Amino acid sequence: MAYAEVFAALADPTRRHIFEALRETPKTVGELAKGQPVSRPAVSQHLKVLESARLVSVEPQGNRRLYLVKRDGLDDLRRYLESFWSDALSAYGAEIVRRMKNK
Amino acid sequence: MAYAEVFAALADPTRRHIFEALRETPKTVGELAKGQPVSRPAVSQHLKVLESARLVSVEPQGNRRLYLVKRDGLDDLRRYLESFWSDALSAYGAEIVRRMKNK
DNA sequence: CACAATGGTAAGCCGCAGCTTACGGTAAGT
DNA sequence: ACTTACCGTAAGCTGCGGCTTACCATTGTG
Repeated sequence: MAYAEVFAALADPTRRHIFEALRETPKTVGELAKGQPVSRPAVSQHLKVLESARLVSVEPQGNRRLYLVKRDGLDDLRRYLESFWSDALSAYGAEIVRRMKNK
Repeated sequence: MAYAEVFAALADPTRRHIFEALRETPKTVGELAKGQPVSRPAVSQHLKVLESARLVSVEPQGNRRLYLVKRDGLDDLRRYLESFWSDALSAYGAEIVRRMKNK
């Protein structure tokens, strides 16, 4: 069920930009905000969403907070996509059986 | 860029339910609405979004309209996910070079 | 010890996404 | 022909998501 949060998190363009910027190298909030057309608090709020979706994590370093992508963050989503058609096929088979019984 | 629409389309829970219900077997709008906690027009609107995201397609059959999932609808999204880390690695390499030059 | 830098959070605004009801239009049944 | 079934679309409401400004806490710096 974790893919639901991932979908919601990555549905927003600004959030995707932040996420993509973050994959190059870990960055602080200020660095991220500089590359975005929105204010720093907005970036902060987006990072909160990304974090609760387990897509990024934080490493507080003294004054600053270094954000970095979680390597396995997209796994749930990937699994969802991969299981889609295999599940679909089995479901389709079950549907065939159901229809034959109804006949 | 098509993955953007796919993200937006599948971010909504109701829309995901419809999409998932549709993968078992093609269904009409009425059949879909019966399995959802929202009204039929709502389902119709959701289908419009799914269709413009190229996730489903329609087959008008006389009176009714049969909706079905497009097999390649998730390909763009899958490619996006797959390219994420390979792109990230190359970008990371470029970042290394950049930092060495600055040194 | 000031004071600047970094960033999280609260409050408030605003546009839009998702829903409903109402209506119209086309195809099927009788 | 009349009526019923199916479904798209318009209109309108409402809650919420994303943004900004303002404020505060913490940590480096002179």
